[in-house]
Amino acid sequence: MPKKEDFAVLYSPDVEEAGEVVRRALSARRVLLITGNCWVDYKGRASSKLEPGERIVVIKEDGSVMVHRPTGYEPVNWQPPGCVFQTSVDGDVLQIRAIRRRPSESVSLFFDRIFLVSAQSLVDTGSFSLFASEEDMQRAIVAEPSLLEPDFKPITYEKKVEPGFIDVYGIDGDGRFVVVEIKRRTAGRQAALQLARYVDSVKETVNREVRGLLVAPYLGKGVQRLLETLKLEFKALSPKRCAEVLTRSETKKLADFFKEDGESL
Amino acid sequence: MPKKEDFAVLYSPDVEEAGEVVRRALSARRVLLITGNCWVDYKGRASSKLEPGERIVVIKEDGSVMVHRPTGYEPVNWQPPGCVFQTSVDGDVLQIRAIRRRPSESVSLFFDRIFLVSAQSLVDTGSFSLFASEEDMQRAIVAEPSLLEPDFKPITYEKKVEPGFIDVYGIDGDGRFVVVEIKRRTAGRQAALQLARYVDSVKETVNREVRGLLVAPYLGKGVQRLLETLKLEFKALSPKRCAEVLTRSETKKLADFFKEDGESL
DNA sequence: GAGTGGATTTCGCAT
DNA sequence: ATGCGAAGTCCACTC
Repeated sequence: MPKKEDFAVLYSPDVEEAGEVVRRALSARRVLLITGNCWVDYKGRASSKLEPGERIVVIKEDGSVMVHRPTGYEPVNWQPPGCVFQTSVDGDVLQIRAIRRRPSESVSLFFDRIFLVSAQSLVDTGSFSLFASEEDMQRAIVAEPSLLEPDFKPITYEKKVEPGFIDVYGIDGDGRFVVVEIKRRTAGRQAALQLARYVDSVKETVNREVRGLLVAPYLGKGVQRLLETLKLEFKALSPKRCAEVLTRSETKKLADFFKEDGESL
Repeated sequence: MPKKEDFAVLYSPDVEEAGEVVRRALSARRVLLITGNCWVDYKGRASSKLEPGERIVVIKEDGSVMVHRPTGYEPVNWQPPGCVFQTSVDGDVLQIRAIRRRPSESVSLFFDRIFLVSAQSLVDTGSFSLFASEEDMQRAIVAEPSLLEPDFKPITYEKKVEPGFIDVYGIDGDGRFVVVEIKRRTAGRQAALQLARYVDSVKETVNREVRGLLVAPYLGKGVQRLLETLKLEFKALSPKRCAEVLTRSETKKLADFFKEDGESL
């Protein structure tokens, strides 16, 4: 339970009272929740104007700001972490200005009615883990190359070539180089074209056959034909499958570790 | 001021009480704010696990969900609009499950302590306008082609060619075709390569000289050289300048409108 | 419904 | 600092 001095809630305060809570919360780096009638001006990389309406404003202890309408996943206005704030009460209007440098931009919030204002100190040390990202797929392929084909041997990953980075680079059972491009969801034209550029780039530097292998759970509509045109290949592989392999692989590694059988990679 | 029955706030309720507020708010499609100690499981396109900590949860009337840690712009877990909810109290734990189809995924929230729960009906009809997006730049160039060069004449915009869409397509003072690629911020390699593909694509269909013009506020580090290699050109143009031009243009349009001098485009 | 590309993208990582 | 690509991206739009 939060201590009394760490916790403030007011309903239907006048803007003066709300302003005090806001000011104290900002200087004490507490999380602020405000609901009320507000309008917003933004100037910076672009400009925007939000006409009055009832919204939710969240200001976090790291100086990030979100203005949420009653619907929609995304905030209508926001500011990333690192803002400095100016708070003022002008007549019946509470103004909160959030400013950041680099890029230079500011969001100004104006409230004429406030339903709820709350300041809290939240303690959050819990860890967050995400499974089945593209990076997981990459790691799974390096850990278990047979996911792609029987005799595939990875050489490097994140190999730098002119247009960018090759996800995984290896050699197949017949000694041909293989450029692997990984997508964690349906692979579109762009993925195929990107892979084509990588393959071309590698072909210019080595004097050996180079295959391009697109790895993704599915192919987009016209992409099959595009792959044929570009002489590229496709291997279906889902992030989920990779996550399973990784789990087994990690488990195995752990087992190996405890057997003191520490072979690396 | 919201009516009494549209507004509920409890601090430090037990999970039973909180559960009731949550249940009622979800069925009445109200906006829910919850702060407390919680943990989260997500399964769907990927999987994630968030260990216990003190967080802010926002559930909107359209069935979107955001779980915010005390820092960071982005929610650590979320669900886009359209979820259906299951609420239950199991011992001392309040569980809220948000499920959506297509893609099939679910987020499960578990609370064992609740600091604040609030349900509100928010009315928000205010309009939102954004200025100087990439689309604005496109419109500005079409409205005022001299932004690019004196005798440029736009022919079409969003012209479909094989790799995608050409932002603006026109003809210059010497009768050469011009393919224009617009970026609202520093243009990188990818923009240059994309433009190159478009130019190639157009060259295959017309029997005339084709120029490629990259329009952006700045060029990325190696991009100047890449442009030279690819025989492409660059024109510096800021979103801000476009916004100004647009404003003038809109103003002019308005003036024209009132003069009943309705020339289109 | 799938495909495509933008975003005040944000975020993280590498140079 | 800048650059580059991923993201459970989300979102709007076209086909």
